Amino acid sequence: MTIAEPTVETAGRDRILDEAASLFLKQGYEAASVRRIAEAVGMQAASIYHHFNSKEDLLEVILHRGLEVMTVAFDDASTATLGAPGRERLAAHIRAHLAALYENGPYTATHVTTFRTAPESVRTTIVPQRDAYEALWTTLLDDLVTSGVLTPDTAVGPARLMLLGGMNASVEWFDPQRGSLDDLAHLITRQTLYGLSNPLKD
Amino acid sequence: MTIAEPTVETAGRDRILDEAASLFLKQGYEAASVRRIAEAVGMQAASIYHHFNSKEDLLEVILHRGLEVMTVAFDDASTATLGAPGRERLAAHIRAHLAALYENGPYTATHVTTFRTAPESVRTTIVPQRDAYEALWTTLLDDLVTSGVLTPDTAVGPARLMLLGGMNASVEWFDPQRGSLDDLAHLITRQTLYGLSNPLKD
DNA sequence: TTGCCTACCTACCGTTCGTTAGATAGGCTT
DNA sequence: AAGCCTATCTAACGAACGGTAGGTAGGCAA
Repeated sequence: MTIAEPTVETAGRDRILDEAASLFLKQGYEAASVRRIAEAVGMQAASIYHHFNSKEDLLEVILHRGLEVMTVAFDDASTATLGAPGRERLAAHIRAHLAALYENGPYTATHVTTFRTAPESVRTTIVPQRDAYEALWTTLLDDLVTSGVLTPDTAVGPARLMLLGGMNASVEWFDPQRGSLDDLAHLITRQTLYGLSNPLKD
Repeated sequence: MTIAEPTVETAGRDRILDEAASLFLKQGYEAASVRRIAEAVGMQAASIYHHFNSKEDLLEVILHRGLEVMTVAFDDASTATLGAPGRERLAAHIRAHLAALYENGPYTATHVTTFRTAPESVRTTIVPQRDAYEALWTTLLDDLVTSGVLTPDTAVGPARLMLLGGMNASVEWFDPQRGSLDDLAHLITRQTLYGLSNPLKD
């Protein structure tokens, strides 16, 4: 995925997006004022409005980008594991979603933490794209059920929600500076597939 | 006046807490203004300050109560399953945590959605109590590992975070009006213990 | 009956909010 | 050199914010 190189004419805009996303992530959308965002960038609040029509607009672009990062990561994982065994494909997509959360800027993390309380007009705009991302996962899990990798009685809808919810919830406790993302991905993959139960004690 | 009412001196205060928690849950702490909370209760904004010292104070009481609801639910589940098989105990505690989220007012749900972005002073005050609740889960999971119900190589810390994270994440999609809480509890218990993998295809 | 206390009210404070208007400085195009 | 465009600035607007001061009505206790 190509997050645009800061070209001369977009550097200011991207700086604003970066700082705004970080502040939305840390403090929430309402608590992060336009003035504080501007201060983090190193400009005046009014200058933000040269690049964005409103604060809601700014949030919308950030949520959109977060979703784009996720989607690109998913598609990359799909092409990288074409024809691979089902469990490998699942592992790759879990790892890809976590990488979107922790390795490609604050956009995806901001998306998952901010979407629920975003202004309704923003949410409405984002929803279709969000549904599209969830549909990718539904298709993947459907495939895995059909090919017998997952139990035939898997309720794909709830399973998808729990898997994504579990991964997203990790933003509350996982620190990519201290923990290994591969370890986290492996842990989640393993727990999702096999659970915690002791197979020896049935 | 034949209807049993809350005591005179706490009715107003509890009404405020209920409405504030609901608004914090729906819109977030910053977005829910004192004036809107007061309007929902049916009083003037200034009257809130007869019952609470500040808006932060209000949030602190709500987060505290949310944690209390969880803790009581956990303890009830513990006493109800004393001596029961390990998997039953786990199931009961999962069901109890979900009941705290969905069946005992908006306090617990508000806690899990609001804590991360709460003002730092509030978070600092709440943290010890929060650690105590997590310690209850650590003890439970440790017991289950020791007694052989969970695999001996279970990493209890991450397992606890993922289980709680997964349950809490359900507030983003689970609607207790439409879905059965028992079904949800069963689903999470089953997926936590056994995963999604098809045991026939090994 | 007097006096106090609780639970609210009206009125208002200073601050911060998102946002707009208009100016300016520097670079690119012609 | 002239003109324009981009990115920023200063200054300010009205609205909403959290919070305070002081008043009042009604119940309860002496």
